[in-house]
Amino acid sequence: MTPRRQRVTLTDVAREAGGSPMTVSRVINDTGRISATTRVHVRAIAAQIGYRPSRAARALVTKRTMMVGAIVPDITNPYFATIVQGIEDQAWERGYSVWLANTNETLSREEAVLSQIEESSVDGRIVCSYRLPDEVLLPLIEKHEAVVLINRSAPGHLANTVRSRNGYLYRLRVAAEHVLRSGKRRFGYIPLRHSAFQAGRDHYLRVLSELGAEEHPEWCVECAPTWQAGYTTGYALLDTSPAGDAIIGGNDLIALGILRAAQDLGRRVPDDVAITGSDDILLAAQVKPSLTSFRVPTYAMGSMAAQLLFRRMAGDMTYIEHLYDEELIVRESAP
Amino acid sequence: MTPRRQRVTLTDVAREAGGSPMTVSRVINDTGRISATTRVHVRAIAAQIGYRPSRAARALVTKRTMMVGAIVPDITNPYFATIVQGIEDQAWERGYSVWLANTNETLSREEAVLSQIEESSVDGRIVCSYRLPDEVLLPLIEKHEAVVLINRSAPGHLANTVRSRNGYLYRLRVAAEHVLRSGKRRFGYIPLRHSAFQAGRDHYLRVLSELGAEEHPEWCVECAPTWQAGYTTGYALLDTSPAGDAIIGGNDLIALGILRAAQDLGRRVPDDVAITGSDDILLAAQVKPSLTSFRVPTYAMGSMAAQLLFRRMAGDMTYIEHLYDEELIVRESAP
DNA sequence: CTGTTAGCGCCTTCAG
DNA sequence: CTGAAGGCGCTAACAG
Repeated sequence: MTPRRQRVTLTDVAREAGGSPMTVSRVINDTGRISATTRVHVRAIAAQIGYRPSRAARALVTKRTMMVGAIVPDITNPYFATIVQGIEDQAWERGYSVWLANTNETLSREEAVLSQIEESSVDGRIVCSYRLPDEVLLPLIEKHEAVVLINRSAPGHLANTVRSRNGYLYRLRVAAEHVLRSGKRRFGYIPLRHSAFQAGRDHYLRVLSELGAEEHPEWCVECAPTWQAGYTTGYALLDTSPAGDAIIGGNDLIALGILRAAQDLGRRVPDDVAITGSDDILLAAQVKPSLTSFRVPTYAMGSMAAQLLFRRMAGDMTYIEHLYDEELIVRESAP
Repeated sequence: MTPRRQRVTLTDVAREAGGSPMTVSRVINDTGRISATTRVHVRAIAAQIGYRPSRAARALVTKRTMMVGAIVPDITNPYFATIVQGIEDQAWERGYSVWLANTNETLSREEAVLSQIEESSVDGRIVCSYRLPDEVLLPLIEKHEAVVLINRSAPGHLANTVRSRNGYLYRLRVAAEHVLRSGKRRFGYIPLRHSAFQAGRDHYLRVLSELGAEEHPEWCVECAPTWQAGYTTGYALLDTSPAGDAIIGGNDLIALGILRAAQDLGRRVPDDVAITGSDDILLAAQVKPSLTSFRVPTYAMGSMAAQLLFRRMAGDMTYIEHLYDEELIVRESAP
C-alpha cells in the first residue's frame, strides 16, 4: 500500500511562502485586507504545493460544515429524486453540498439517520418523511433551527414547510369524484403506508358515503410506495374482489403496479377497472394506457425547500409554509 | 432567533460523571478496557445530558470522516438512483454515510466536485462519470487510494472498477444484429454524449459495414441522457431522414424519448421504425410498445462498488475489476 | 495590511 | 483499568 502522502496544511503554505498561517488563511478565504502582491504569491504557492483546506478543521472552529442533509424515503422513486435534484442545485449555488440519507422506507433507519444527523455534521436538514409519527419526529427536529419539512407540517412552527396545498385526503376526494363521474361506483383505495393510515381509511369511507358510492372498508389497503408492492397489493385486491371497478393508488408507482396487475388478471383498463395515481412521474404519461395522476411540481418543491432552509440558516426564523397546487391530469387509465 | 444551545462535549460528560474525558471517550467508542460500572454510569450520564460526538473533531484527529462520496451525473435517472441505493445500503451497514454529488451532466460541475471531494471530506469515492476525459479524471483520482469507478476503467490500476462486461460498443453491435434480423437495413444511432464520441461513431460505421447495412454517418447523433433530449434528437433525426427504419438509443430514457417522437411523427413502432434502449429501467417494460433494452444489474453494481471501496479503504489495494453481463431483453419496440 | 495567541472537541500516546 | 499532556488544522480576536 502506497504510503498516504502527508496532508499539506496552511502552515506548510505559510512556511513556503514566508508568511504566517493567518495571512494564508485570509488569502484562501478572501477575507480581510491583503495586499495584492502577497495574495498572488500565496495563491501561487498554495496551488504549487497542492494545498487543500481541511473541511474537518474548518468545521471544528467555524461550526459550519457547509453541508445540508436531505432525508428521503426512497431515492429510486423519481418523485424524491427530483426533489433532491432541486435541493442539490440550490445547495450547489451557495457552495454547499448534500449529505444524502436514503432511509429505504425503513422506520428504524429514519430514526437513526435523524439522530446521526445531529452530530453536527450538517448545517441544515430537509426531511421528507411521511411515516415517522410526530412524537418521534418532533423531538429530533426541535433541537435545530434549520429544518425544513416536505409534505408535512410541524406543530409549533418548529420548521418551515413545503408541501402540496391540499394533500392526499383532498386528492382521494378529487380522484373519487372524477372516477364516479364516469360511472364507477365500487372502488378501492390503496394509499401509501403511513403513520396516519387510520385517518386515511376514515376519510375514504366518509368520501364514499358522501358521494354515494358503495362502501367496502376492506377495499382500503395500505401499501409500500413501490411498483412491486402496488402490483402485489393490487393483484390481491382485484383478485379477491372482482366486483371493484376502480382503484385509487397512493402514488404513481403503486398505481402502475396495480395497472399491470389488472392487465395480468385480464381486466381492461379503464373499462373494467379505472386506475388513478399521484405525483405524475415521467412514467405516468408513457405507459399504455397512460395514467391519470396528480401533478406536483417536485423540482420546484425541492428547490424551494432548500431556499427556505438557507433562509433559516441565515438566521431568519420567520415561519413559512410554502404551498403548491396539485393538478389532476386526466389520461386514459381513468378518463 | 432562539440562541443555539451550547454543544455538549466529552468534557461536559466527564465533569458530570466525575471522570476524565479520556474515560468517556473510551466508553463512547467501546475501545480499551473499562470497568462495567463506569461504563454504565458514563453511558447514562451521556444519554441524560444529550451528548453527541462531534464528527468534525473526530475527523480532525482520526482523519476519517465516516463518509463515502458518490458522484453521479443524474440522480433522477433510475439507473443511477439504483446504483446509489446499492452504495447507500452497503455504506449504512458499516456505519458510513453517503455524500451525494449530482453533477447534472455538467462537466464543470463534475470537475469541481471531484476537486472539492479532495478536501478530505470523504474516506472514499465512487465515481460514475462517462464524460470526463481521462486526462482530467486521472489526476484527480490518482492522489487517493480509495476510489472505485463505475463503467469505466482507470489505466494503471489506480482504481477498482465495476462495469458491465462488454460496454456500449458491444451493445451497439448486438442491438444492430438483432434489428437486422428483423429486416431493418437503415438505422441510426443516438448514443450518450460522451468523451469518446468519435470512437462510438467509428464503431457504428464499422458495425454497419460489417453487417452490410446502409451507412449514413449523419444518422449518428450524440445526445444528453434524458428523455427530453432523446425526444428532440430523435424527432429531428426521424423528421429529416424519413428513410430510417430503426434507431438504437444510448440509454432507455433516450430511447423512450425517441419512441414518443416516432409516435408523434406518425411512425408505427416497430413496423416503420424499430427502437432499442439500454439499462432496462422500470419504464422500459411498462411503456407501449414496450422497449427492447439491455438489462444491467444496477443495484448489484452499486453494492459491489461499495464493497470494493471498503476493501480499498481497509488497505487491501488488490486491483479488482468486477464485470457484470448485460442481457438483451427483447420486447415490442424491436421484436 | 500582517502576525500572535488561543482554542474548537476529540483521540493518540504515554504514565500511572 | 484510568488520567494528563499534547496536538490534529484551522480561524476568531486581538494586537501591532
